[in-house]
Amino acid sequence: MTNKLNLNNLTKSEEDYLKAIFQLLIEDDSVKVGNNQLADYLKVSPASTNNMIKKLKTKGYVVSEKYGKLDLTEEGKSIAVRLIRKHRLWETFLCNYLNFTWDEVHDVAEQLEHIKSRKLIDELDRFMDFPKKDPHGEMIPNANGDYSIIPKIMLSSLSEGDVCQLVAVNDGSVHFLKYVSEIGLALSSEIKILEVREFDKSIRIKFDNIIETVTRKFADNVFVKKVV
Amino acid sequence: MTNKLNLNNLTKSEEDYLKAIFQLLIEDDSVKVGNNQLADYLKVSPASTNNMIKKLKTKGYVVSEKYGKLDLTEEGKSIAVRLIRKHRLWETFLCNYLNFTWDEVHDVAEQLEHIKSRKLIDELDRFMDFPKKDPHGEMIPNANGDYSIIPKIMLSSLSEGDVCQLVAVNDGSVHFLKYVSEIGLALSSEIKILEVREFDKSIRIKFDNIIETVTRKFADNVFVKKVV
DNA sequence: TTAATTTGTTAGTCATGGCTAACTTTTTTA
DNA sequence: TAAAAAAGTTAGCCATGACTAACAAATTAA
Ligand SMILES: [Mn+2]
Ligand SMILES: [Mn+2]
Ligand SMILES: [Mn+2]
Ligand SMILES: [Mn+2]
Repeated sequence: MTNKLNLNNLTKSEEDYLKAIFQLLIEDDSVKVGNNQLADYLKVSPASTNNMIKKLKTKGYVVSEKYGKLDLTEEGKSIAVRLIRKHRLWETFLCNYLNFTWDEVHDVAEQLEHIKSRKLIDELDRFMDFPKKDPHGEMIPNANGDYSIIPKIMLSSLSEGDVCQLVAVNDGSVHFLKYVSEIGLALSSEIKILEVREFDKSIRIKFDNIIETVTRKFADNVFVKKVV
Repeated sequence: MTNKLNLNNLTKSEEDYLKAIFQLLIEDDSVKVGNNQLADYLKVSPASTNNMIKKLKTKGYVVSEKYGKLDLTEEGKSIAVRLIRKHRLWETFLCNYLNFTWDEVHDVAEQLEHIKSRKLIDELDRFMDFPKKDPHGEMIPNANGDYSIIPKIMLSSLSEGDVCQLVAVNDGSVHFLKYVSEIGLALSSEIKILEVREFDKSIRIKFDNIIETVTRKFADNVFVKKVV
Protein backbone atom coordinates (compact mmCIF):
# COMPACT_ATOMS: atom_id res chain seq x y z
CA MET A 1 0.00 0.00 0.00
CA THR A 2 2.30 2.75 -1.17
CA ASN A 3 -0.51 5.23 -0.82
CA LYS A 4 1.87 7.92 0.29
CA LEU A 5 -0.81 10.61 0.63
CA ASN A 6 0.31 12.47 -2.44
CA LEU A 7 1.98 15.62 -1.21
CA ASN A 8 1.07 17.25 -4.50
CA ASN A 9 4.41 18.99 -4.75
CA LEU A 10 3.92 19.59 -8.44
CA THR A 11 4.57 22.83 -10.26
CA LYS A 12 1.90 24.54 -12.32
CA SER A 13 3.70 23.33 -15.44
CA GLU A 14 3.89 19.72 -14.33
CA GLU A 15 0.18 19.82 -13.51
CA ASP A 16 -0.73 21.31 -16.88
CA TYR A 17 1.27 18.61 -18.69
CA LEU A 18 -0.42 15.77 -16.79
CA LYS A 19 -3.85 17.25 -17.41
CA ALA A 20 -3.06 17.69 -21.11
CA ILE A 21 -1.93 14.09 -21.51
CA PHE A 22 -5.07 12.90 -19.74
CA GLN A 23 -7.31 15.03 -21.96
CA LEU A 24 -5.62 13.72 -25.09
CA LEU A 25 -5.90 10.13 -23.84
CA ILE A 26 -9.63 10.32 -23.14
CA GLU A 27 -10.36 12.41 -26.21
CA ASP A 28 -9.78 9.38 -28.37
CA ASP A 29 -8.84 6.37 -26.29
CA SER A 30 -7.94 4.23 -29.26
CA VAL A 31 -5.15 6.49 -30.48
CA LYS A 32 -2.07 6.82 -28.28
CA VAL A 33 -0.60 10.19 -27.43
CA GLY A 34 2.61 11.32 -29.11
CA ASN A 35 5.19 13.89 -28.11
CA ASN A 36 4.54 16.27 -31.01
CA GLN A 37 0.82 16.01 -30.48
CA LEU A 38 1.27 17.04 -26.86
CA ALA A 39 3.54 19.92 -27.87
CA ASP A 40 0.93 21.07 -30.32
CA TYR A 41 -1.85 20.87 -27.74
CA LEU A 42 0.12 22.82 -25.13
CA LYS A 43 1.49 25.30 -27.68
CA VAL A 44 5.12 24.67 -26.73
CA SER A 45 7.97 23.14 -28.73
CA PRO A 46 8.47 19.35 -29.00
CA ALA A 47 11.81 19.86 -27.25
CA SER A 48 10.00 21.31 -24.23
CA THR A 49 7.54 18.45 -23.98
CA ASN A 50 10.30 15.90 -24.46
CA ASN A 51 12.14 17.47 -21.57
CA MET A 52 9.13 17.60 -19.25
CA ILE A 53 8.11 14.06 -20.12
CA LYS A 54 11.50 12.85 -18.93
CA LYS A 55 10.94 14.51 -15.59
CA LEU A 56 7.41 13.17 -15.22
CA LYS A 57 8.69 9.68 -16.03
CA THR A 58 11.32 9.75 -13.30
CA LYS A 59 8.67 11.07 -10.91
CA GLY A 60 6.47 8.11 -11.77
CA TYR A 61 3.52 9.85 -13.41
CA VAL A 62 4.16 9.03 -17.06
CA VAL A 63 5.25 5.85 -18.84
CA SER A 64 6.68 5.55 -22.34
CA GLU A 65 9.47 3.88 -24.25
CA LYS A 66 12.06 5.77 -26.24
CA TYR A 67 10.44 6.86 -29.49
CA GLY A 68 7.19 5.39 -28.14
CA LYS A 69 3.83 6.83 -27.19
CA LEU A 70 2.84 8.33 -23.85
CA ASP A 71 0.67 6.90 -21.11
CA LEU A 72 -0.12 7.90 -17.52
CA THR A 73 0.39 5.82 -14.39
CA GLU A 74 -2.52 5.49 -11.96
CA GLU A 75 -0.90 8.23 -9.90
CA GLY A 76 -0.61 10.45 -12.96
CA LYS A 77 -4.26 9.87 -13.86
CA SER A 78 -5.33 10.60 -10.31
CA ILE A 79 -3.58 13.96 -10.35
CA ALA A 80 -5.11 14.84 -13.72
CA VAL A 81 -8.62 13.96 -12.53
CA ARG A 82 -8.21 16.09 -9.42
CA LEU A 83 -7.16 19.01 -11.61
CA ILE A 84 -10.19 18.53 -13.84
CA ARG A 85 -12.40 18.37 -10.76
CA LYS A 86 -10.99 21.68 -9.55
CA HIS A 87 -11.24 23.28 -12.98
CA ARG A 88 -14.88 22.33 -13.44
CA LEU A 89 -15.96 23.21 -9.91
CA TRP A 90 -14.44 26.67 -10.29
CA GLU A 91 -16.12 27.15 -13.67
CA THR A 92 -19.43 26.21 -12.07
CA PHE A 93 -18.86 28.64 -9.20
CA LEU A 94 -17.97 31.50 -11.54
CA CYS A 95 -21.09 30.91 -13.65
CA ASN A 96 -23.59 30.24 -10.92
CA TYR A 97 -22.49 32.72 -8.26
CA LEU A 98 -20.25 35.36 -9.84
CA ASN A 99 -22.18 36.30 -12.99
CA PHE A 100 -19.61 34.92 -15.43
CA THR A 101 -20.84 33.71 -18.82
CA TRP A 102 -19.75 30.31 -20.08
CA ASP A 103 -17.20 31.79 -22.45
CA GLU A 104 -15.52 33.78 -19.66
CA VAL A 105 -14.84 31.01 -17.15
CA HIS A 106 -12.20 28.81 -18.77
CA ASP A 107 -9.17 31.11 -18.58
CA VAL A 108 -9.76 31.99 -14.94
CA ALA A 109 -10.39 28.33 -14.05
CA GLU A 110 -7.11 27.52 -15.77
CA GLN A 111 -5.44 29.57 -13.03
CA LEU A 112 -7.69 28.57 -10.13
CA GLU A 113 -7.20 24.84 -10.75
CA HIS A 114 -3.61 25.19 -9.49
CA ILE A 115 -4.50 26.50 -6.04
CA LYS A 116 -3.30 23.93 -3.55
CA SER A 117 -5.83 23.27 -0.78
CA ARG A 118 -7.84 20.13 -0.40
CA LYS A 119 -10.24 21.83 1.98
CA LEU A 120 -10.85 24.71 -0.40
CA ILE A 121 -12.13 22.56 -3.22
CA ASP A 122 -14.14 20.16 -1.08
CA GLU A 123 -15.83 23.04 0.72
CA LEU A 124 -16.54 24.78 -2.58
CA ASP A 125 -18.15 21.55 -3.75
CA ARG A 126 -20.29 21.39 -0.61
CA PHE A 127 -21.17 25.10 -0.84
CA MET A 128 -22.63 24.54 -4.31
CA ASP A 129 -24.34 21.35 -3.11
CA PHE A 130 -22.19 18.92 -5.10
CA PRO A 131 -22.98 19.88 -8.70
CA LYS A 132 -22.75 17.06 -11.24
CA LYS A 133 -22.07 19.08 -14.40
CA ASP A 134 -20.04 22.15 -15.27
CA PRO A 135 -21.37 25.08 -17.35
CA HIS A 136 -20.33 23.37 -20.58
CA GLY A 137 -22.16 20.14 -19.73
CA GLU A 138 -19.09 18.15 -18.69
CA MET A 139 -19.28 15.87 -15.64
CA ILE A 140 -17.49 16.94 -12.47
CA PRO A 141 -15.37 14.21 -10.81
CA ASN A 142 -16.29 13.73 -7.14
CA ALA A 143 -13.99 13.96 -4.13
CA ASN A 144 -13.01 10.29 -4.56
CA GLY A 145 -11.63 11.04 -7.99
CA ASP A 146 -14.20 8.99 -9.88
CA TYR A 147 -14.10 9.96 -13.52
CA SER A 148 -16.96 8.49 -15.46
CA ILE A 149 -16.06 8.44 -19.12
CA ILE A 150 -19.22 9.10 -21.02
CA PRO A 151 -18.40 8.43 -24.66
CA LYS A 152 -18.80 11.67 -26.54
CA ILE A 153 -20.79 11.74 -29.73
CA MET A 154 -19.85 14.64 -31.95
CA LEU A 155 -22.64 16.43 -33.73
CA SER A 156 -20.55 15.94 -36.86
CA SER A 157 -20.88 12.14 -36.61
CA LEU A 158 -24.66 12.14 -37.15
CA SER A 159 -26.55 11.71 -40.40
CA GLU A 160 -29.49 13.35 -42.11
CA GLY A 161 -32.72 12.83 -40.23
CA ASP A 162 -31.09 12.16 -36.87
CA VAL A 163 -32.43 14.02 -33.84
CA CYS A 164 -30.23 14.67 -30.84
CA GLN A 165 -29.90 16.70 -27.69
CA LEU A 166 -26.94 18.97 -26.96
CA VAL A 167 -25.20 17.61 -23.85
CA ALA A 168 -21.80 19.35 -23.84
CA VAL A 169 -19.53 21.71 -25.73
CA ASN A 170 -15.77 22.04 -25.98
CA ASP A 171 -14.79 24.83 -23.59
CA GLY A 172 -11.42 25.77 -25.04
CA SER A 173 -12.37 28.65 -27.34
CA VAL A 174 -14.11 31.85 -26.32
CA HIS A 175 -15.04 32.58 -29.94
CA PHE A 176 -16.71 29.21 -30.30
CA LEU A 177 -18.73 29.52 -27.09
CA LYS A 178 -19.91 33.02 -27.95
CA TYR A 179 -20.92 31.75 -31.37
CA VAL A 180 -22.92 28.87 -29.84
CA SER A 181 -24.86 31.24 -27.58
CA GLU A 182 -25.39 33.80 -30.30
CA ILE A 183 -27.13 31.46 -32.69
CA GLY A 184 -29.38 30.41 -29.79
CA LEU A 185 -28.05 26.96 -28.96
CA ALA A 186 -27.84 25.96 -25.31
CA LEU A 187 -27.36 22.81 -23.23
CA SER A 188 -30.33 20.47 -23.73
CA SER A 189 -31.36 22.05 -27.03
CA GLU A 190 -32.97 19.46 -29.31
CA ILE A 191 -31.29 19.46 -32.70
CA LYS A 192 -32.44 17.85 -35.94
CA ILE A 193 -29.97 17.17 -38.74
CA LEU A 194 -31.60 18.42 -41.92
CA GLU A 195 -28.74 17.90 -44.33
CA VAL A 196 -25.07 16.95 -44.44
CA ARG A 197 -23.38 18.48 -47.46
CA GLU A 198 -20.85 16.19 -49.04
CA PHE A 199 -18.81 19.02 -50.57
CA ASP A 200 -17.49 20.61 -47.36
CA LYS A 201 -19.19 18.49 -44.65
CA SER A 202 -21.19 21.50 -43.51
CA ILE A 203 -24.43 20.62 -41.75
CA ARG A 204 -27.86 22.19 -41.88
CA ILE A 205 -29.52 21.90 -38.47
CA LYS A 206 -32.85 22.89 -36.94
CA PHE A 207 -33.50 23.69 -33.27
CA ASP A 208 -36.27 25.75 -31.59
CA ASN A 209 -37.60 26.50 -35.09
CA ILE A 210 -34.28 28.06 -36.01
CA ILE A 211 -32.50 26.74 -39.08
CA GLU A 212 -28.71 27.24 -39.29
CA THR A 213 -25.82 25.95 -41.33
CA VAL A 214 -22.73 25.08 -39.33
CA THR A 215 -19.28 24.00 -40.45
CA ARG A 216 -17.70 20.63 -39.81
CA LYS A 217 -15.26 22.32 -37.41
CA PHE A 218 -18.19 23.73 -35.43
CA ALA A 219 -19.95 20.36 -35.33
CA ASP A 220 -16.76 18.67 -34.08
CA ASN A 221 -16.95 20.76 -30.92
CA VAL A 222 -20.59 20.07 -30.09
CA PHE A 223 -21.41 16.86 -28.23
CA VAL A 224 -24.81 15.27 -28.30
CA LYS A 225 -27.00 12.43 -27.15
CA LYS A 226 -28.96 10.76 -29.93
CA VAL A 227 -32.74 10.95 -29.53
CA VAL A 228 -33.99 9.50 -32.83
CA MET B 1 -2.56 61.12 -18.12
CA THR B 2 -0.32 58.10 -18.56
CA ASN B 3 -2.95 55.90 -16.97
CA LYS B 4 -1.97 53.01 -19.17
CA LEU B 5 -4.57 50.65 -17.72
CA ASN B 6 -2.01 48.56 -15.90
CA LEU B 7 -1.73 45.31 -17.80
CA ASN B 8 -0.63 43.63 -14.58
CA ASN B 9 1.97 41.54 -16.33
CA LEU B 10 3.71 40.86 -13.06
CA THR B 11 4.95 37.48 -11.87
CA LYS B 12 3.86 36.03 -8.56
CA SER B 13 7.30 36.90 -7.18
CA GLU B 14 7.17 40.50 -8.31
CA GLU B 15 3.74 40.84 -6.75
CA ASP B 16 4.86 39.36 -3.45
CA TYR B 17 7.83 41.74 -3.30
CA LEU B 18 5.67 44.81 -3.92
CA LYS B 19 3.15 43.72 -1.31
CA ALA B 20 5.94 43.05 1.19
CA ILE B 21 7.48 46.49 0.70
CA PHE B 22 4.06 48.08 1.11
CA GLN B 23 3.37 46.13 4.30
CA LEU B 24 6.72 47.14 5.76
CA LEU B 25 6.15 50.78 4.80
CA ILE B 26 2.76 51.03 6.49
CA GLU B 27 3.78 48.90 9.45
CA ASP B 28 5.88 51.75 10.73
CA ASP B 29 5.72 54.72 8.42
CA SER B 30 8.46 56.63 10.21
CA VAL B 31 11.15 54.03 9.57
CA LYS B 32 12.22 53.48 5.97
CA VAL B 33 12.50 49.99 4.52
CA GLY B 34 15.95 48.47 3.97
CA ASN B 35 17.10 45.67 1.72
CA ASN B 36 18.04 43.26 4.51
CA GLN B 37 14.80 43.96 6.31
CA LEU B 38 12.87 43.01 3.19
CA ALA B 39 14.98 39.87 2.75
CA ASP B 40 14.25 38.93 6.33
CA TYR B 41 10.51 39.53 5.91
CA LEU B 42 10.30 37.46 2.73
CA LYS B 43 12.64 34.76 4.04
CA VAL B 44 15.02 35.01 1.07
CA SER B 45 18.64 36.14 0.89
CA PRO B 46 19.61 39.84 0.66
CA ALA B 47 21.15 39.03 -2.72
CA SER B 48 17.75 37.89 -3.99
CA THR B 49 15.98 41.03 -2.81
CA ASN B 50 18.73 43.22 -4.19
CA ASN B 51 18.29 41.56 -7.54
CA MET B 52 14.51 41.85 -7.60
CA ILE B 53 14.62 45.46 -6.41
CA LYS B 54 16.73 46.32 -9.45
CA LYS B 55 14.11 44.85 -11.71
CA LEU B 56 11.23 46.58 -9.96
CA LYS B 57 13.12 49.88 -10.21
CA THR B 58 13.56 49.59 -13.96
CA LYS B 59 9.89 48.67 -14.24
CA GLY B 60 8.98 51.83 -12.34
CA TYR B 61 7.42 50.40 -9.20
CA VAL B 62 10.21 50.99 -6.71
CA VAL B 63 12.50 53.96 -6.05
CA SER B 64 15.75 53.97 -4.10
CA GLU B 65 19.31 55.26 -4.31
CA LYS B 66 22.32 53.00 -4.15
CA TYR B 67 22.83 52.02 -0.53
CA GLY B 68 19.62 53.90 0.26
CA LYS B 69 16.22 52.86 1.57
CA LEU B 70 13.29 51.60 -0.49
CA ASP B 71 10.09 53.35 -1.45
CA LEU B 72 7.21 52.57 -3.80
CA THR B 73 5.96 54.69 -6.71
CA GLU B 74 2.25 55.43 -6.93
CA GLU B 75 2.00 52.61 -9.44
CA GLY B 76 3.82 50.25 -7.06
CA LYS B 77 1.51 51.21 -4.20
CA SER B 78 -1.54 50.75 -6.37
CA ILE B 79 -0.50 47.20 -7.25
CA ALA B 80 0.21 46.38 -3.61
CA VAL B 81 -3.18 47.69 -2.50
CA ARG B 82 -4.96 45.65 -5.14
CA LEU B 83 -3.15 42.55 -3.90
CA ILE B 84 -4.16 43.29 -0.33
CA ARG B 85 -7.73 43.80 -1.49
CA LYS B 86 -7.71 40.40 -3.16
CA HIS B 87 -6.04 38.71 -0.21
CA ARG B 88 -8.55 40.04 2.31
CA LEU B 89 -11.61 39.42 0.16
CA TRP B 90 -10.56 35.80 -0.33
CA GLU B 91 -9.94 35.38 3.41
CA THR B 92 -13.41 36.74 4.05
CA PHE B 93 -14.95 34.38 1.52
CA LEU B 94 -13.16 31.36 2.98
CA CYS B 95 -14.31 32.20 6.51
CA ASN B 96 -17.85 33.26 5.78
CA TYR B 97 -18.83 30.78 3.07
CA LEU B 98 -16.42 27.84 3.10
CA ASN B 99 -16.18 27.01 6.82
CA PHE B 100 -12.52 27.99 7.19
CA THR B 101 -11.35 29.20 10.58
CA TRP B 102 -9.35 32.42 10.83
CA ASP B 103 -6.08 30.58 11.27
CA GLU B 104 -6.62 28.51 8.09
CA VAL B 105 -7.26 31.28 5.58
CA HIS B 106 -3.95 33.10 5.20
CA ASP B 107 -1.92 30.49 3.33
CA VAL B 108 -4.66 29.81 0.81
CA ALA B 109 -5.29 33.55 0.32
CA GLU B 110 -1.56 33.94 -0.28
CA GLN B 111 -2.11 31.81 -3.41
CA LEU B 112 -5.52 33.16 -4.42
CA GLU B 113 -4.33 36.79 -4.36
CA HIS B 114 -2.27 36.09 -7.49
CA ILE B 115 -5.19 35.02 -9.68
CA LYS B 116 -5.43 37.53 -12.49
CA SER B 117 -9.02 38.57 -13.21
CA ARG B 118 -10.50 41.94 -12.46
CA LYS B 119 -14.01 40.60 -12.86
CA LEU B 120 -13.40 37.71 -10.47
CA ILE B 121 -12.49 39.88 -7.54
CA ASP B 122 -15.10 42.58 -8.13
CA GLU B 123 -17.83 39.97 -8.45
CA LEU B 124 -16.62 38.19 -5.33
CA ASP B 125 -16.84 41.53 -3.54
CA ARG B 126 -20.40 42.06 -4.79
CA PHE B 127 -21.38 38.48 -3.94
CA MET B 128 -20.39 39.06 -0.30
CA ASP B 129 -22.12 42.48 -0.36
CA PHE B 130 -18.95 44.56 -0.14
CA PRO B 131 -17.52 43.55 3.24
CA LYS B 132 -15.51 46.24 5.04
CA LYS B 133 -13.31 44.04 7.25
CA ASP B 134 -11.53 40.73 6.84
CA PRO B 135 -11.67 37.90 9.42
CA HIS B 136 -8.72 39.37 11.31
CA GLY B 137 -10.33 42.79 11.62
CA GLU B 138 -8.29 44.45 8.87
CA MET B 139 -9.99 46.86 6.46
CA ILE B 140 -10.61 45.72 2.87
CA PRO B 141 -9.59 48.25 0.17
CA ASN B 142 -12.46 48.99 -2.23
CA ALA B 143 -12.45 48.59 -6.02
CA ASN B 144 -11.01 52.11 -6.39
CA GLY B 145 -7.95 51.09 -4.42
CA ASP B 146 -8.64 53.34 -1.45
CA TYR B 147 -6.50 52.22 1.42
CA SER B 148 -7.46 53.94 4.66
CA ILE B 149 -4.54 53.72 7.02
CA ILE B 150 -5.98 53.38 10.48
CA PRO B 151 -3.09 53.82 12.89
CA LYS B 152 -2.67 50.58 14.77
CA ILE B 153 -2.36 50.61 18.54
CA MET B 154 -0.61 47.52 19.84
CA LEU B 155 -1.99 45.99 23.02
CA SER B 156 1.60 46.13 24.25
CA SER B 157 1.60 49.94 24.13
CA LEU B 158 -1.07 50.33 26.81
CA SER B 159 -0.60 50.83 30.57
CA GLU B 160 -2.10 49.46 33.73
CA GLY B 161 -5.72 50.42 34.13
CA ASP B 162 -6.35 51.05 30.44
CA VAL B 163 -9.44 49.46 28.88
CA CYS B 164 -9.55 48.68 25.17
CA GLN B 165 -11.37 46.74 22.52
CA LEU B 166 -9.72 44.19 20.23
CA VAL B 167 -10.02 45.48 16.65
CA ALA B 168 -7.51 43.37 14.68
CA VAL B 169 -4.84 40.72 14.92
CA ASN B 170 -1.75 39.95 12.90
CA ASP B 171 -2.70 37.19 10.48
CA GLY B 172 0.73 35.80 9.67
CA SER B 173 1.02 32.99 12.21
CA VAL B 174 -1.32 30.03 12.53
CA HIS B 175 0.03 29.28 16.01
CA PHE B 176 -0.71 32.80 17.17
CA LEU B 177 -4.27 32.83 15.82
CA LYS B 178 -5.09 29.45 17.34
CA TYR B 179 -3.72 30.70 20.64
CA VAL B 180 -5.88 33.82 20.50
CA SER B 181 -9.05 31.78 19.92
CA GLU B 182 -8.14 29.19 22.51
CA ILE B 183 -7.84 31.61 25.39
CA GLY B 184 -11.24 33.02 24.38
CA LEU B 185 -10.29 36.33 22.79
CA ALA B 186 -12.18 37.43 19.68
CA LEU B 187 -12.67 40.58 17.62
CA SER B 188 -14.51 43.21 19.71
CA SER B 189 -13.52 41.64 23.05
CA GLU B 190 -13.16 44.30 25.72
CA ILE B 191 -9.80 43.97 27.44
CA LYS B 192 -8.61 45.56 30.69
CA ILE B 193 -4.90 45.87 31.45
CA LEU B 194 -4.46 44.67 35.01
CA GLU B 195 -0.70 44.75 35.23
CA VAL B 196 2.39 45.30 33.10
CA ARG B 197 5.35 43.46 34.58
CA GLU B 198 8.58 45.40 34.26
CA PHE B 199 10.78 42.28 34.36
CA ASP B 200 9.73 40.71 31.05
CA LYS B 201 7.03 43.10 29.80
CA SER B 202 4.40 40.40 30.21
CA ILE B 203 0.90 41.71 30.67
CA ARG B 204 -1.94 40.53 32.88
CA ILE B 205 -5.24 41.13 31.12
CA LYS B 206 -8.92 40.58 31.90
CA PHE B 207 -11.71 40.01 29.38
CA ASP B 208 -15.14 38.33 29.75
CA ASN B 209 -14.22 37.59 33.37
CA ILE B 210 -11.18 35.63 32.18
CA ILE B 211 -7.79 36.62 33.55
CA GLU B 212 -4.72 35.72 31.48
CA THR B 213 -1.07 36.60 31.33
CA VAL B 214 0.30 37.20 27.85
CA THR B 215 3.84 37.85 26.66
CA ARG B 216 5.09 41.03 25.08
CA LYS B 217 5.41 39.19 21.77
CA PHE B 218 1.75 38.19 21.98
CA ALA B 219 0.67 41.73 22.81
CA ASP B 220 2.66 43.10 19.86
CA ASN B 221 0.38 41.18 17.50
CA VAL B 222 -2.92 42.29 18.99
CA PHE B 223 -4.31 45.64 17.85
CA VAL B 224 -6.81 47.59 19.91
CA LYS B 225 -8.92 50.70 20.18
CA LYS B 226 -8.63 52.46 23.53
CA VAL B 227 -11.90 52.73 25.46
CA VAL B 228 -10.76 54.19 28.79
C1' DT C 1 37.86 59.19 15.23
C1' DT C 2 39.16 54.91 14.44
C1' DA C 3 37.42 50.08 14.70
C1' DA C 4 33.76 46.88 14.67
C1' DT C 5 29.40 45.76 13.09
C1' DT C 6 25.66 46.01 10.17
C1' DT C 7 23.82 46.76 5.72
C1' DG C 8 23.96 46.61 0.87
C1' DT C 9 26.16 45.04 -3.57
C1' DT C 10 28.35 42.05 -6.88
C1' DA C 11 29.91 37.81 -9.00
C1' DG C 12 29.13 33.35 -9.95
C1' DT C 13 26.17 29.05 -9.44
C1' DC C 14 21.92 26.34 -9.74
C1' DA C 15 17.03 24.57 -11.02
C1' DT C 16 13.05 25.30 -13.82
C1' DG C 17 10.94 25.61 -18.07
C1' DG C 18 10.98 27.76 -22.18
C1' DC C 19 13.44 28.14 -27.08
C1' DT C 20 16.08 26.84 -31.90
C1' DA C 21 18.87 23.98 -34.71
C1' DA C 22 20.65 19.70 -35.80
C1' DC C 23 20.26 14.98 -35.55
C1' DT C 24 18.12 10.11 -35.27
C1' DT C 25 14.48 6.93 -35.53
C1' DT C 26 10.13 5.51 -37.23
C1' DT C 27 6.50 5.65 -40.43
C1' DT C 28 4.59 6.57 -44.82
C1' DT C 29 4.61 6.89 -49.71
C1' DA C 30 6.13 6.20 -54.15
C1' DT D 1 12.15 -1.50 -50.70
C1' DA D 2 14.29 2.84 -51.04
C1' DA D 3 13.33 7.71 -50.56
C1' DA D 4 10.70 11.17 -48.28
C1' DA D 5 8.21 12.80 -44.51
C1' DA D 6 7.00 12.87 -39.84
C1' DA D 7 7.99 12.15 -35.18
C1' DG D 8 11.08 12.10 -31.48
C1' DT D 9 15.60 13.31 -29.33
C1' DT D 10 19.64 15.91 -28.09
C1' DA D 11 22.68 19.86 -27.47
C1' DG D 12 23.10 24.29 -26.39
C1' DC D 13 20.97 28.75 -25.37
C1' DC D 14 18.04 32.09 -22.55
C1' DA D 15 15.16 34.31 -18.63
C1' DT D 16 13.59 33.97 -13.95
C1' DG D 17 14.44 33.78 -9.27
C1' DA D 18 16.63 31.38 -5.88
C1' DC D 19 21.43 30.58 -3.48
C1' DT D 20 26.58 31.40 -1.34
C1' DA D 21 30.79 33.81 -0.91
C1' DA D 22 33.33 37.84 -1.18
C1' DC D 23 33.44 42.61 -1.01
C1' DA D 24 32.14 47.73 -0.27
C1' DA D 25 29.69 51.29 2.09
C1' DA D 26 27.41 53.12 5.99
C1' DT D 27 26.43 53.11 10.67
C1' DT D 28 27.40 52.41 15.51
C1' DA D 29 30.42 51.70 19.42
C1' DA D 30 34.58 52.09 21.64
MN1 LIG E 1 -12.58 24.85 -18.94
MN1 LIG F 1 -3.81 25.38 -15.85
MN1 LIG G 1 -3.70 37.06 5.42
MN1 LIG H 1 1.34 35.69 -2.25
